[in-house]
Amino acid sequence: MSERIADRLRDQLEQDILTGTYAPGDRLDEVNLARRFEVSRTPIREAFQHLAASGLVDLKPRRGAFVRRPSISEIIEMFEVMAELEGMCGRLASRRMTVSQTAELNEALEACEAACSRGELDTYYYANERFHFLVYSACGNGYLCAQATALHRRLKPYRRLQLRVRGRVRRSLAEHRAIVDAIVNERPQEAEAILKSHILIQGEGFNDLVAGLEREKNGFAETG
Amino acid sequence: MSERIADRLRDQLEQDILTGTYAPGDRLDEVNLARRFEVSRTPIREAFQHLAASGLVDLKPRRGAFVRRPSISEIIEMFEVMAELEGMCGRLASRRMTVSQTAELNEALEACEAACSRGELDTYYYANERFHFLVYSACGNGYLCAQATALHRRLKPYRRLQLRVRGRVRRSLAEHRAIVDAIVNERPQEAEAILKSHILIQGEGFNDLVAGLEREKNGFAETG
DNA sequence: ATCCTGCTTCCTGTATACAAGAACCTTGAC
DNA sequence: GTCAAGGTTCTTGTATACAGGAAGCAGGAT
Repeated sequence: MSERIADRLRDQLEQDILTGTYAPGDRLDEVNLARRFEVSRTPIREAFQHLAASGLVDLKPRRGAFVRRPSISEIIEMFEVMAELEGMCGRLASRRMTVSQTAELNEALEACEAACSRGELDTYYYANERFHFLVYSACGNGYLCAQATALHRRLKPYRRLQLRVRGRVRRSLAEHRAIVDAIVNERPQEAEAILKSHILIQGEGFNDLVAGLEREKNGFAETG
Repeated sequence: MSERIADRLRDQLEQDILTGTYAPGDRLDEVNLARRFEVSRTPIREAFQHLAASGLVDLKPRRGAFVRRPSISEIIEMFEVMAELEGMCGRLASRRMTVSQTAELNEALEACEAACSRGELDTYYYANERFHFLVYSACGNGYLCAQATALHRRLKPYRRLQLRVRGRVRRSLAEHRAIVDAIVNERPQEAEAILKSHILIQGEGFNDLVAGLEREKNGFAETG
């Protein structure tokens, strides 16, 4: 309850940016936000610093805070790094995973399967997220886990688009099964390779993503 | 000249922490620093936020800012990630590097060789740094380049210790030659593998690093 | 003697005040 | 009518004021 105001604001603003309440390019007005949250500008500014650190806003000196609009190529670059980190997590996890973590991973996989068979896209989305976070934390490298988790969060809004692609969920699920198989049977190279391509969404999947992004961008432009 | 005070403070404090002026575990007193820099607490606190974001200080609520003392296992974890990122940079660079970047890399390699043959450790250190930064920027992925550069900077104080190990410079140089060879002759897998192990300093080199860290830690304790 | 408790003091977190720079509007000139 | 220059207003960056929690110390109880 004694949580700092600035921390609460950071979480709230992050949420608002990721969900699109504030669109890319928008300027975040300190005074307006201070009024809206009924606090002074000080914690608002502090929250801005955090958001800038995680790359969500651009802090232009004497100009203010602007919601960042990563270019498509930037997003692709981030996915490329995400693929490498995920692959690394999988490789390490297949060597270092504990018994209880294996059980959790299987549980998460089953949750994915259940959501898929029921056709519940949102449920699948969260089960999928849990699955990946489990792989991160199973890698046995706290720093890597933190980095992977942060980047995953950063890519959240774009990752969502992937699932809208026809047949993506079913293919994603099949890959999850292969990943678990490789990890629990200690085939690190294979776990790494599958996770990498799982993220990279090569071929047509990738183009679908780009197309989705363009559509999203236009949508933003209309509302903005 | 119209640089923000907070930015200047951040750079200064970062310098002071990395060079050991403030030792790990030290508490950074807002009021003292404000007096020392002849500014108010506001920009000091802003600088703290930045330092916390880059992992240099720990911001404990209602307690203050403390210089982080990464545990040895944390440092090892960071090196493990660094190795992966460097390997990725090399792999991508071997496919994407431009002609002018190749020339620059060869130049940097020659600078390393010159420094090594003259036995100038400090010169080698900087030539080595330039070499690695060139690989990062040659990877063609701006996000990756930024992440690798940031982590490299973060590991700077520990990386320095590696070079003190007997014979490390000569071996490092040989690896550099092999890296350039693999990159310019477009053997991405090889470039990745060599760079990875180049960072990981396997075997005895690794133990030497840990020993050096322990010595450094004790040194800090004595001065503090 | 040691530990607990309450007080005091100090420091952080937040609010507010102030100064300087940027944007915008108006007005005048071409 | 358009463009530029100057001033006005608004916003950010920094300083200061204030409030609440944390650490340290003293005094009493066991």
